[in-house]
Formats: sequence, structure tokens, C-alpha cells
Amino acid sequence: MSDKKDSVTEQLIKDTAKKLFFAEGRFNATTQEIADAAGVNRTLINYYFRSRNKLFDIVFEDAQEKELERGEMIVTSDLPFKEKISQYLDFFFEESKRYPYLEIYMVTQVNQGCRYKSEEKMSNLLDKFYLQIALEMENGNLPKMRPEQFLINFISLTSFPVSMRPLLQKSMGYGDEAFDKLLEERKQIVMDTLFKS
Amino acid sequence: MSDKKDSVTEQLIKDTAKKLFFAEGRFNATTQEIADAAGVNRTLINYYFRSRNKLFDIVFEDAQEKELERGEMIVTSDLPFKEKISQYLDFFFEESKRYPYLEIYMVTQVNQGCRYKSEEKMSNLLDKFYLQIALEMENGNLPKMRPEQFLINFISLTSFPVSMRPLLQKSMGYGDEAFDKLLEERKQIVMDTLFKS
DNA sequence: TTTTTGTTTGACATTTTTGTCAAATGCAAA
DNA sequence: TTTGCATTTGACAAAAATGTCAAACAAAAA
Repeated sequence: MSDKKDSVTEQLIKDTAKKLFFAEGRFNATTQEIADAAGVNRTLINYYFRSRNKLFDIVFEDAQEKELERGEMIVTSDLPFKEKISQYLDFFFEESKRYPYLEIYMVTQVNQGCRYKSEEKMSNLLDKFYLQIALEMENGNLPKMRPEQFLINFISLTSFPVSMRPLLQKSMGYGDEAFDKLLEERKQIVMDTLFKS
Repeated sequence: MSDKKDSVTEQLIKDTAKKLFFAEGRFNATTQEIADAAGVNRTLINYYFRSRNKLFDIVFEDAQEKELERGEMIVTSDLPFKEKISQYLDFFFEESKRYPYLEIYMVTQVNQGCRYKSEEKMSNLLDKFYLQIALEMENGNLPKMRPEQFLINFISLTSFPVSMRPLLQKSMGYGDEAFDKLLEERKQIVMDTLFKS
């Protein structure tokens, strides 16, 4: 994080790339397209980041870091479990309005050989989370299953509708407003489904 | 390897493209890469499909059709609801071994302006499915919610772990075998979660 | 046999995309 | 002012990817 003072344009380029990738889902935007979207000369991409790939890598790492922060936020919180989840859902659905394609982008990048960096940290974090989940199950607040499965249920129910939105929306024949409404209701649905209210 | 028969090559190219896209997740494979993987001269792609885009479109439409067939399979079946879902899960998890990245590919294509074709058919199909779901809810076999939300729960819980596998696997620190096992257990988890056993 | 037809190939042209570089610009410090 | 430094630019080079074409090829039909 604490690298050096990023110049304004450097940050602008990065942010624009993120916007194209995470917000608009244009995963293979060219350097020219990124530069245009940023209102900047294309060669500045080479100036600040040596190459297109380097830029892509940095954006990827940033996104990873963000995911890690998300995870820490939920695991280290002292709130009661159910409230933690609830709070996280608020946070997630808000974030997802800005960057709906973040998760799906990560997958495509990993598939193209982008190396995952913070494996250890995330793994450790998840282990803590598993313990918390297991405790809730013991107390009868959650249906019993492998904590990993609960985690996957959790992520699936929240992320998927956002990531797959264009496909779901088309196949369901929904307009933007209708689908927005569906997503609004989603938080309560997820809570009910996870906790079997 | 003598594929000299009539238009076997055309099919070969299509199948190879699908393999690269859906099985290996290489969404922006070049024509050369596709040709090489098929063991075929690159210009044959232009001969059978006029352009790269045309090939991509055809593969996309094929995949769409397949999704539609899947949908029909589940909706038109006369089995009791719960058994239909169970049967579908068997089918889905089996298919997903061949083409884990099918759904995610579709999303990226839609994002890049690929037009969705069988909108109405799918929409009609889903309407029928909603009725079936609503009936089950009336009968107390399912927790009450908008049928659309149940559908999304259903798809999310099944598709997501498969689509996002590389990312999940890395961040969970799982190896291939361990994650396979997790997916094996997945069917029962999905059933339990959907039906609140 | 020759002809026809559909298929395959390699060479070439074009387009798209990326990367390099020297010169220009602007701005702050000396 | 001049100097130094980071930034920005346009022209150019290089590479990557797609598309075209005439000719070669093979197998069936005439």
C-alpha cells in the first residue's frame, strides 16, 4: 500500500481501468480505449506502468487487497454473528453498485494466469471465520454443515446475482428497474435463506 | 487424426473453440490458438465461418440453445418438484465437469455486446417454472418468497461454486482434490438449503 | 481418363494493438 | 533568469492478429 506518491494521472489511469473492468465489464479493453476513457495520452500508460500487462497486474492486486479488506471487516468485527452478516450484506450490495463485475473479472484473470498473491492471509482469515461459523452451528443458530459450505452458500447467494446480472436479466426478461428492485429485496432473502428464519 | 471427411473440420473447430472457452476459460483465444488446438490450418476458420466474430457468435448461440434445453428439461418434467430439482442437480454437476466456465463466458459475451437470442422462449419457460414454484410454496414445501428469488437462489447455489472455482479454490487454499470433494457434497447442501429440510 | 466439387494450404496484405523514443511542455528550485 | 526534473506528446517501429487469395490437393462424378 504505502508505495510512493502516485501522481494524479497515474491514479486516474488506474481508476479508469477499474471502471472499465469492474463497472462496465470490458475485460479486454485496449490501452487506447483506457487512455481515451481517461482523457489521456496512450503512451502515459507505458510511462507510469511499463506495459499493458503491468497495469492489469496492478489493478488485479488492488482488487485482491480490497477483497481481503472486506474479509477482515467481517471476521474481526465484534458484533454478534447475525448482525455481522447483515452489516456485511449492506456493505456488499452498496459496493456492488459501483463494481458489479469485480468478482467475475478476478476469475477471468486467474484463468489467464494471473498469480494470486495474498493466498496465505486470506486462508488464515477464513480459518477464523470457520470457527465463528462452527460456534453458531453449535448454538443452534445455523443449520449444521461444513463451515466451508456455509461460506460458499453465503458468497454464492450474494455475489452471483450481481455478477451474472446481464445474463439473468436478459433470460428473465427484466428491465433495469425491475432487476434493481429484485436486488433490493435480495438482502432479506439471503438472510432468511442462510439462517432459515 | 485424419479428419479429411466432409465437414468434420467445421464441427471440430466449433468443438475446439468450446473446449477452450467453456472448459479452459480462455475467453479471448486467438484464431491461431484455436486452429492450433484443433490441429488445423488457421484459414479454415475463415473458410467455414467468415470471421472470428462469426465463429464466436455461433458458439454463443449454441451455448444459449443448450441452456434453453436445460431449462425445458426441468420445467416440462412430470416428476414431483423436489425430485425434479434433485435430478437436475445431478445433471448440472455432471455437465459442469465438462464446461465449468460456460455461464461465466456467457456473461462476458453479453457484456461485449453479443445479442441474446432466445429471450422470449426462456422468459416463457421461466413463467411456467414460477407457477410450479408458487404451488410448492402454497403447499408448504418451500419457504415463501417471490418465485424469482427462489430461482435465483437455486441458480446461485449451484452455478457459483463451479464458475468461480479458480478464485474460490485459491482463496480457500484448496487443492483440486479437496475442492472436488467440496463440490461432491454440494448437491445435498443445495437441496437442504433450498428446501429447509 | 478428365472434370468437377469441396477442401486445404501458404504467401501476402491489412488492420489492430502495443511499445519506444526524442522532443516539447510546464513548473519549481537554484 | 537558467537549470533541473517530472510529465506529456506525436511520430515512428514492432508485434500480433485477422482476413484474402490463388493455387494445390483429394475424392467423387462424368
